[in-house]
Amino acid sequence: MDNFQGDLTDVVRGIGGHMLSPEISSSPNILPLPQPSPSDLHMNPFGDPFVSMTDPLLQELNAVTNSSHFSTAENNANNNNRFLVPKVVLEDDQIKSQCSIFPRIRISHSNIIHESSPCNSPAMSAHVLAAAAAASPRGIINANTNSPRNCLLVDGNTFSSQIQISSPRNVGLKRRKSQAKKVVCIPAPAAMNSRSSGEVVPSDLWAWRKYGQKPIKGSPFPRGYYRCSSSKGCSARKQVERSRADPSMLVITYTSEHNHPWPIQRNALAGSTRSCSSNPNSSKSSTTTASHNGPQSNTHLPSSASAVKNEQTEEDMELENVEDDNKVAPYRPEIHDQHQPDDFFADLEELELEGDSLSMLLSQGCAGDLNNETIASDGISDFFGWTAGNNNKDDQ
DNA sequence: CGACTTTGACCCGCGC
DNA sequence: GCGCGGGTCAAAGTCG
Repeated sequence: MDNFQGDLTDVVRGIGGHMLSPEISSSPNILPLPQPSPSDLHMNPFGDPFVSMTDPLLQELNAVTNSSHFSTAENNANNNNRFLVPKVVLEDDQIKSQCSIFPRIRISHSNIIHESSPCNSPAMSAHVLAAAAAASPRGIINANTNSPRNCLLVDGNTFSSQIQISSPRNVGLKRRKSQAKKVVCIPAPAAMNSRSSGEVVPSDLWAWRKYGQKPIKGSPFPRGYYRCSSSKGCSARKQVERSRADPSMLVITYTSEHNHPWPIQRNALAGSTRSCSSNPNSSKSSTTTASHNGPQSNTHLPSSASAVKNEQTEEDMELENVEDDNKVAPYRPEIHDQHQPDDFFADLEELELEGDSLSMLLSQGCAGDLNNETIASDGISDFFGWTAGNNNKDDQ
């Protein structure tokens, strides 16, 4: 059995001790999760992964679930959109948690997390949302923002709106049935991220290497197959495809577990430097890894506000002038990876101010029905670090 | 040179 | 057992 590391499965695991109900724990699709230790829950997200194997996202989520700013809410089972009350509700397992960082997260009885108010930590909130969604017994997270200010902008990308994560049990995947899977549906910034194949490839903190692509019956969009390249022996995989129901949505399916610690430094990841050529439209440029793993990259979250803002300005301009040409809001390792979370948050706030217009442009409603099986997230796309096509656009 | 993407072929699970 | 469709492999080519 693989070591539990990373991705949404990690999220589940990390939260598992707090959130997973017996029902979930016993699910054949979800591996039993060890109870996280207190140190795991509170360590620096970028602390020594060997000290704590907990995924930073999980830690954030754990922080959320333990924060005093949240309290159990009632009557939320049917709310699909906004919750103005800064509380987190985990009804299925009667978990009452609080978070000072993500005062708007809510997990409903149906396992839907709603986000409706400005968050001090956009990026991390998205992390948390995703994590929470993954951890949610039925795996649904829905984070909505109805205000431009709620559009979280990170590194030129919108980080807002809706997140839905489905649990493995709802996934239609039949093969490799013994594998735990998590499905995430996020808005695909097609105009920004489309590759030559039309595929949009989000990235996360792990390094991923594409090993295949297949046309999927019934869908005009191909499915890309990625495996973790952070460690040779890692069995973690993910599939990326556009939703056939809503091409603007990107469906990411995470499979298996990382068997290695959460990468501290991006440049330590295998093969992460393949980034786009000077031509942002280059079909060769790509993906998840590349975006994070520039030569200078470290793994830390973004915090260089000025740099980000500059980038955003460029992005904004480009967005206005270019559509559907493989443009991608680049993940900028030099920006994302150099700073401490605190700085990151502060910078993000600045970022938000400057990024409102872009956020408006980029934010997409995922309001469409996702059958409670997928995750819709504007913001998470940023979190995952959209990279396809132009992750190194700044190289131009 | 190493790591990446692309892509056709092969493998495997499932339904008929 | 066969066919379909999804998932993986691996060679070839690209890029920094």
